[in-house]
Amino acid sequence: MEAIKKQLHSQSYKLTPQREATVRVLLEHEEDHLSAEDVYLLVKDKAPEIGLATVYRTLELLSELKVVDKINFGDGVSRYDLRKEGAEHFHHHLVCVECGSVTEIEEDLLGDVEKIIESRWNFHVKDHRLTFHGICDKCQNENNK
Amino acid sequence: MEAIKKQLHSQSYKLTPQREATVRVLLEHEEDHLSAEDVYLLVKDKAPEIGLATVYRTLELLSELKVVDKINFGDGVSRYDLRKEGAEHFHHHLVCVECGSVTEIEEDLLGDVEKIIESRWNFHVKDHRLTFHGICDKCQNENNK
DNA sequence: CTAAATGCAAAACGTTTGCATATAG
DNA sequence: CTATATGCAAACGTTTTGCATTTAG
Repeated sequence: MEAIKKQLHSQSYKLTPQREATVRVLLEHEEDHLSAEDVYLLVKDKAPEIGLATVYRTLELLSELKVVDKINFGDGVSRYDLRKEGAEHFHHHLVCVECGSVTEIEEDLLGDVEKIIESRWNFHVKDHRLTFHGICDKCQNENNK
Repeated sequence: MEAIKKQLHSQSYKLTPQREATVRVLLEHEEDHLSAEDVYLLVKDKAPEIGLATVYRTLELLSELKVVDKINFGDGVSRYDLRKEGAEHFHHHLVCVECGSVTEIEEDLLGDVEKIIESRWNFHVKDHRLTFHGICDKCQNENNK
Protein backbone atom coordinates (compact mmCIF):
# COMPACT_ATOMS: atom_id res chain seq x y z
CA MET A 1 0.00 0.00 0.00
CA GLU A 2 2.71 2.42 1.00
CA ALA A 3 4.75 1.34 -1.95
CA ILE A 4 1.88 2.07 -4.26
CA LYS A 5 1.36 5.52 -2.75
CA LYS A 6 4.97 6.36 -3.29
CA GLN A 7 4.83 5.12 -6.83
CA LEU A 8 1.91 7.42 -7.56
CA HIS A 9 3.62 10.45 -6.05
CA SER A 10 6.91 9.79 -7.75
CA GLN A 11 5.19 10.11 -11.10
CA SER A 12 3.24 13.14 -9.92
CA TYR A 13 -0.08 11.43 -9.88
CA LYS A 14 -2.43 12.51 -7.15
CA LEU A 15 -3.49 10.22 -4.36
CA THR A 16 -7.21 10.79 -4.22
CA PRO A 17 -9.56 9.09 -1.77
CA GLN A 18 -11.09 7.24 -4.70
CA ARG A 19 -7.76 5.81 -5.75
CA GLU A 20 -6.92 4.84 -2.22
CA ALA A 21 -10.25 3.08 -1.78
CA THR A 22 -9.79 1.23 -5.04
CA VAL A 23 -6.35 -0.02 -4.09
CA ARG A 24 -7.66 -1.09 -0.72
CA VAL A 25 -10.40 -3.14 -2.35
CA LEU A 26 -7.86 -4.79 -4.59
CA LEU A 27 -5.68 -5.66 -1.61
CA GLU A 28 -8.64 -7.13 0.25
CA HIS A 29 -9.49 -9.32 -2.73
CA GLU A 30 -6.07 -10.45 -3.83
CA GLU A 31 -7.33 -13.95 -4.47
CA ASP A 32 -10.17 -12.97 -6.70
CA HIS A 33 -10.25 -11.88 -10.29
CA LEU A 34 -12.51 -8.89 -10.13
CA SER A 35 -14.06 -7.18 -13.10
CA ALA A 36 -14.27 -3.40 -13.20
CA GLU A 37 -17.92 -3.67 -12.22
CA ASP A 38 -17.04 -5.88 -9.26
CA VAL A 39 -14.46 -3.38 -8.08
CA TYR A 40 -16.93 -0.56 -8.55
CA LEU A 41 -19.54 -2.19 -6.35
CA LEU A 42 -17.01 -2.98 -3.64
CA VAL A 43 -15.49 0.48 -3.66
CA LYS A 44 -18.94 2.00 -3.46
CA ASP A 45 -19.34 0.55 0.03
CA LYS A 46 -16.35 2.55 1.17
CA ALA A 47 -16.89 5.63 -0.97
CA PRO A 48 -20.47 5.73 -2.22
CA GLU A 49 -20.02 8.77 -4.42
CA ILE A 50 -17.47 7.14 -6.71
CA GLY A 51 -18.32 6.79 -10.38
CA LEU A 52 -17.76 3.78 -12.58
CA ALA A 53 -15.66 5.84 -14.96
CA THR A 54 -13.25 6.69 -12.19
CA VAL A 55 -12.83 3.02 -11.39
CA TYR A 56 -12.00 2.32 -15.01
CA ARG A 57 -9.56 5.20 -15.08
CA THR A 58 -7.92 4.09 -11.85
CA LEU A 59 -7.60 0.50 -12.97
CA GLU A 60 -6.03 1.60 -16.21
CA LEU A 61 -3.58 3.76 -14.30
CA LEU A 62 -2.66 0.91 -11.98
CA SER A 63 -2.24 -1.27 -15.01
CA GLU A 64 0.26 1.18 -16.52
CA LEU A 65 2.13 1.28 -13.23
CA LYS A 66 2.28 -2.53 -13.28
CA VAL A 67 0.47 -2.68 -9.97
CA VAL A 68 -2.27 -4.78 -11.49
CA ASP A 69 -2.48 -7.00 -14.54
CA LYS A 70 -5.44 -6.80 -16.85
CA ILE A 71 -6.55 -10.24 -17.92
CA ASN A 72 -9.21 -11.68 -20.07
CA PHE A 73 -10.50 -15.19 -19.68
CA GLY A 74 -12.61 -15.09 -22.80
CA ASP A 75 -15.90 -14.04 -21.34
CA GLY A 76 -16.42 -10.49 -22.53
CA VAL A 77 -15.04 -8.90 -19.36
CA SER A 78 -11.62 -7.62 -18.36
CA ARG A 79 -10.44 -8.65 -14.95
CA TYR A 80 -7.80 -7.08 -12.77
CA ASP A 81 -5.26 -9.00 -10.78
CA LEU A 82 -2.93 -7.48 -8.22
CA ARG A 83 0.72 -8.24 -8.89
CA LYS A 84 2.53 -9.80 -6.01
CA GLU A 85 5.10 -7.38 -4.68
CA GLY A 86 8.31 -7.66 -6.57
CA ALA A 87 6.91 -10.22 -8.95
CA GLU A 88 8.89 -10.17 -12.12
CA HIS A 89 6.30 -11.99 -14.12
CA PHE A 90 2.64 -12.45 -14.34
CA HIS A 91 1.41 -15.58 -12.65
CA HIS A 92 -0.32 -18.44 -14.38
CA HIS A 93 -3.93 -19.53 -14.18
CA LEU A 94 -5.85 -22.78 -14.20
CA VAL A 95 -9.38 -22.26 -15.46
CA CYS A 96 -11.81 -25.10 -14.89
CA VAL A 97 -14.12 -25.54 -17.85
CA GLU A 98 -16.76 -27.18 -15.66
CA CYS A 99 -17.14 -25.00 -12.61
CA GLY A 100 -15.35 -21.90 -13.85
CA SER A 101 -13.01 -21.71 -10.87
CA VAL A 102 -9.69 -19.98 -11.35
CA THR A 103 -6.58 -21.12 -9.51
CA GLU A 104 -3.45 -19.02 -9.41
CA ILE A 105 0.01 -20.39 -9.76
CA GLU A 106 2.68 -18.15 -8.36
CA GLU A 107 5.66 -20.20 -9.38
CA ASP A 108 7.20 -19.38 -12.68
CA LEU A 109 7.20 -22.59 -14.65
CA LEU A 110 8.33 -21.03 -17.90
CA GLY A 111 12.03 -20.44 -17.27
CA ASP A 112 13.17 -23.11 -19.68
CA VAL A 113 10.57 -22.27 -22.27
CA GLU A 114 11.61 -18.63 -22.24
CA LYS A 115 15.22 -19.57 -22.80
CA ILE A 116 14.17 -21.47 -25.89
CA ILE A 117 12.14 -18.52 -27.14
CA GLU A 118 15.00 -16.12 -26.57
CA SER A 119 17.59 -18.24 -28.30
CA ARG A 120 15.66 -19.88 -31.09
CA TRP A 121 13.41 -16.97 -32.10
CA ASN A 122 15.63 -14.19 -30.82
CA PHE A 123 12.59 -12.73 -29.13
CA HIS A 124 13.27 -10.73 -26.01
CA VAL A 125 10.60 -11.82 -23.54
CA LYS A 126 9.23 -9.11 -21.27
CA ASP A 127 6.21 -10.89 -19.89
CA HIS A 128 3.92 -13.80 -20.54
CA ARG A 129 0.37 -14.97 -20.21
CA LEU A 130 -0.25 -18.61 -19.53
CA THR A 131 -3.64 -20.12 -18.90
CA PHE A 132 -4.57 -23.76 -18.81
CA HIS A 133 -8.09 -24.86 -19.54
CA GLY A 134 -9.17 -28.16 -18.11
CA ILE A 135 -10.86 -29.88 -15.24
CA CYS A 136 -9.96 -29.07 -11.66
CA ASP A 137 -9.37 -31.51 -8.86
CA LYS A 138 -12.79 -30.97 -7.33
CA CYS A 139 -14.75 -31.49 -10.54
CA GLN A 140 -12.79 -34.63 -11.36
CA ASN A 141 -13.84 -36.10 -8.02
CA GLU A 142 -17.46 -35.13 -8.48
CA ASN A 143 -17.57 -36.70 -11.91
CA ASN A 144 -16.44 -40.02 -10.45
CA LYS A 145 -19.14 -40.18 -7.83
CA MET B 1 -11.31 -27.58 -46.87
CA GLU B 2 -12.78 -30.93 -47.77
CA ALA B 3 -12.27 -32.10 -44.24
CA ILE B 4 -14.17 -29.13 -42.94
CA LYS B 5 -17.04 -29.70 -45.36
CA LYS B 6 -17.34 -33.28 -44.19
CA GLN B 7 -17.26 -32.23 -40.60
CA LEU B 8 -20.16 -29.86 -41.19
CA HIS B 9 -22.23 -32.47 -42.96
CA SER B 10 -21.53 -35.14 -40.40
CA GLN B 11 -23.15 -33.00 -37.75
CA SER B 12 -25.98 -32.07 -40.10
CA TYR B 13 -24.95 -28.50 -40.51
CA LYS B 14 -25.57 -26.99 -43.89
CA LEU B 15 -22.79 -25.94 -46.18
CA THR B 16 -23.98 -22.55 -47.32
CA PRO B 17 -22.09 -20.31 -49.74
CA GLN B 18 -21.49 -17.89 -46.88
CA ARG B 19 -19.87 -20.54 -44.75
CA GLU B 20 -17.77 -21.74 -47.63
CA ALA B 21 -16.60 -18.22 -48.39
CA THR B 22 -15.74 -17.64 -44.75
CA VAL B 23 -13.67 -20.79 -44.52
CA ARG B 24 -11.89 -19.88 -47.73
CA VAL B 25 -10.96 -16.48 -46.33
CA LEU B 26 -9.60 -18.13 -43.22
CA LEU B 27 -7.53 -20.54 -45.30
CA GLU B 28 -6.14 -17.69 -47.38
CA HIS B 29 -5.08 -15.84 -44.25
CA GLU B 30 -3.74 -18.64 -42.12
CA GLU B 31 -0.87 -16.51 -40.95
CA ASP B 32 -2.98 -13.63 -39.78
CA HIS B 33 -5.08 -13.19 -36.70
CA LEU B 34 -8.24 -11.77 -38.10
CA SER B 35 -10.99 -10.15 -36.11
CA ALA B 36 -14.61 -10.83 -36.99
CA GLU B 37 -14.72 -7.45 -38.69
CA ASP B 38 -11.62 -8.28 -40.73
CA VAL B 39 -13.17 -11.55 -41.83
CA TYR B 40 -16.39 -9.78 -42.67
CA LEU B 41 -14.68 -7.27 -44.95
CA LEU B 42 -12.68 -9.97 -46.71
CA VAL B 43 -15.66 -12.24 -47.19
CA LYS B 44 -17.65 -9.34 -48.56
CA ASP B 45 -15.32 -9.21 -51.56
CA LYS B 46 -16.32 -12.74 -52.46
CA ALA B 47 -19.95 -12.60 -51.34
CA PRO B 48 -21.07 -8.98 -51.02
CA GLU B 49 -24.48 -9.77 -49.61
CA ILE B 50 -23.17 -11.41 -46.47
CA GLY B 51 -24.07 -9.89 -43.11
CA LEU B 52 -21.80 -9.32 -40.16
CA ALA B 53 -24.05 -11.40 -37.95
CA THR B 54 -23.59 -14.40 -40.21
CA VAL B 55 -19.83 -14.05 -39.96
CA TYR B 56 -20.09 -14.06 -36.18
CA ARG B 57 -22.37 -17.06 -36.26
CA THR B 58 -20.09 -18.92 -38.63
CA LEU B 59 -16.99 -18.16 -36.59
CA GLU B 60 -18.70 -19.36 -33.47
CA LEU B 61 -19.73 -22.54 -35.22
CA LEU B 62 -16.19 -23.15 -36.46
CA SER B 63 -14.97 -22.51 -32.98
CA GLU B 64 -17.25 -25.19 -31.58
CA LEU B 65 -16.04 -27.58 -34.24
CA LYS B 66 -12.46 -26.82 -33.19
CA VAL B 67 -11.67 -25.64 -36.69
CA VAL B 68 -10.64 -22.25 -35.39
CA ASP B 69 -9.49 -20.97 -32.04
CA LYS B 70 -10.88 -17.77 -30.63
CA ILE B 71 -8.15 -15.69 -29.06
CA ASN B 72 -7.87 -12.41 -27.31
CA PHE B 73 -4.67 -10.42 -27.19
CA GLY B 74 -6.02 -7.89 -24.75
CA ASP B 75 -7.22 -5.25 -27.17
CA GLY B 76 -11.00 -5.42 -27.00
CA VAL B 77 -11.33 -7.69 -30.03
CA SER B 78 -11.67 -11.42 -30.48
CA ARG B 79 -9.49 -12.94 -33.14
CA TYR B 80 -9.86 -16.20 -34.95
CA ASP B 81 -7.03 -18.52 -35.73
CA LEU B 82 -7.27 -21.58 -37.93
CA ARG B 83 -6.12 -24.74 -36.20
CA LYS B 84 -3.49 -26.68 -38.05
CA GLU B 85 -4.92 -29.95 -39.22
CA GLY B 86 -4.68 -32.57 -36.52
CA ALA B 87 -3.19 -30.16 -34.02
CA GLU B 88 -3.81 -31.42 -30.53
CA HIS B 89 -3.12 -28.14 -28.87
CA PHE B 90 -3.43 -24.50 -29.49
CA HIS B 91 -0.21 -22.93 -30.69
CA HIS B 92 1.71 -20.22 -28.88
CA HIS B 93 2.18 -16.59 -29.82
CA LEU B 94 4.92 -14.02 -29.60
CA VAL B 95 3.47 -10.52 -29.52
CA CYS B 96 5.89 -7.66 -30.09
CA VAL B 97 5.08 -4.72 -27.84
CA GLU B 98 6.78 -2.32 -30.23
CA CYS B 99 5.51 -3.16 -33.70
CA GLY B 100 2.55 -5.31 -32.72
CA SER B 101 3.59 -8.21 -34.92
CA VAL B 102 2.39 -11.66 -33.93
CA THR B 103 4.52 -14.73 -34.56
CA GLU B 104 3.11 -18.20 -34.27
CA ILE B 105 4.91 -21.09 -32.69
CA GLU B 106 3.63 -24.45 -33.75
CA GLU B 107 5.76 -26.59 -31.51
CA ASP B 108 4.32 -27.50 -28.18
CA LEU B 109 6.80 -26.32 -25.61
CA LEU B 110 4.61 -27.03 -22.63
CA GLY B 111 4.85 -30.79 -22.33
CA ASP B 112 6.90 -30.71 -19.17
CA VAL B 113 4.96 -27.87 -17.65
CA GLU B 114 1.69 -29.70 -18.20
CA LYS B 115 3.05 -32.77 -16.46
CA ILE B 116 3.80 -30.63 -13.43
CA ILE B 117 0.34 -29.12 -13.49
CA GLU B 118 -1.29 -32.51 -13.75
CA SER B 119 0.67 -34.07 -10.93
CA ARG B 120 1.11 -31.22 -8.52
CA TRP B 121 -2.30 -29.57 -8.83
CA ASN B 122 -4.19 -32.61 -10.03
CA PHE B 123 -5.62 -30.45 -12.78
CA HIS B 124 -6.54 -32.28 -15.95
CA VAL B 125 -5.28 -30.06 -18.76
CA LYS B 126 -7.44 -29.90 -21.86
CA ASP B 127 -5.88 -26.96 -23.63
CA HIS B 128 -3.70 -23.97 -23.00
CA ARG B 129 -3.11 -20.40 -24.02
CA LEU B 130 0.44 -19.12 -24.00
CA THR B 131 1.46 -15.69 -25.19
CA PHE B 132 4.78 -13.98 -24.72
CA HIS B 133 5.00 -10.23 -24.76
CA GLY B 134 8.34 -8.73 -25.66
CA ILE B 135 10.47 -7.36 -28.43
CA CYS B 136 10.85 -9.18 -31.70
CA ASP B 137 14.04 -9.81 -33.61
CA LYS B 138 13.34 -7.04 -36.10
CA CYS B 139 12.62 -4.35 -33.52
CA GLN B 140 15.71 -5.27 -31.50
CA ASN B 141 17.82 -4.69 -34.58
CA GLU B 142 16.16 -1.40 -35.38
CA ASN B 143 16.67 -0.14 -31.85
CA ASN B 144 20.42 -0.74 -32.15
CA LYS B 145 20.82 1.26 -35.33
C1' DC C 1 -3.75 28.73 -7.46
C1' DT C 2 -3.59 25.27 -11.22
C1' DA C 3 -3.08 21.05 -13.28
C1' DA C 4 -4.99 16.82 -12.56
C1' DA C 5 -8.94 14.05 -11.21
C1' DT C 6 -13.86 13.34 -10.66
C1' DG C 7 -18.94 12.33 -11.61
C1' DC C 8 -22.35 12.13 -14.72
C1' DA C 9 -24.49 11.11 -18.94
C1' DA C 10 -23.91 10.27 -23.52
C1' DA C 11 -21.46 7.86 -27.01
C1' DA C 12 -18.73 4.18 -28.86
C1' DC C 13 -17.48 -0.34 -29.37
C1' DG C 14 -17.75 -5.27 -30.37
C1' DT C 15 -21.04 -8.73 -30.15
C1' DT C 16 -25.66 -10.98 -29.85
C1' DT C 17 -30.54 -11.50 -30.76
C1' DG C 18 -35.41 -11.42 -32.74
C1' DC C 19 -37.75 -11.96 -36.59
C1' DA C 20 -39.35 -12.32 -41.22
C1' DT C 21 -37.38 -14.36 -45.41
C1' DA C 22 -34.60 -17.53 -48.08
C1' DT C 23 -32.49 -21.98 -48.95
C1' DA C 24 -29.71 -26.55 -48.41
C1' DG C 25 -30.61 -31.05 -47.89
C1' DC D 1 -41.07 -29.67 -47.92
C1' DT D 2 -38.90 -28.41 -43.47
C1' DA D 3 -35.46 -27.47 -40.47
C1' DT D 4 -31.68 -24.64 -40.66
C1' DA D 5 -29.39 -20.48 -42.00
C1' DT D 6 -29.51 -15.73 -43.48
C1' DG D 7 -29.78 -10.43 -43.47
C1' DC D 8 -31.17 -6.63 -41.26
C1' DA D 9 -31.82 -3.67 -37.50
C1' DA D 10 -32.40 -3.22 -32.93
C1' DA D 11 -30.63 -4.49 -28.33
C1' DC D 12 -26.95 -5.65 -25.37
C1' DG D 13 -23.10 -5.19 -21.94
C1' DT D 14 -18.68 -3.28 -21.39
C1' DT D 15 -15.67 0.43 -21.84
C1' DT D 16 -14.52 5.20 -23.21
C1' DT D 17 -15.28 10.11 -23.71
C1' DG D 18 -16.73 15.14 -23.27
C1' DC D 19 -17.51 18.45 -20.21
C1' DA D 20 -18.51 21.17 -16.26
C1' DT D 21 -17.04 20.86 -11.43
C1' DT D 22 -14.01 19.61 -7.63
C1' DT D 23 -9.70 18.96 -5.34
C1' DA D 24 -4.74 17.43 -4.19
C1' DG D 25 -0.48 19.26 -4.10
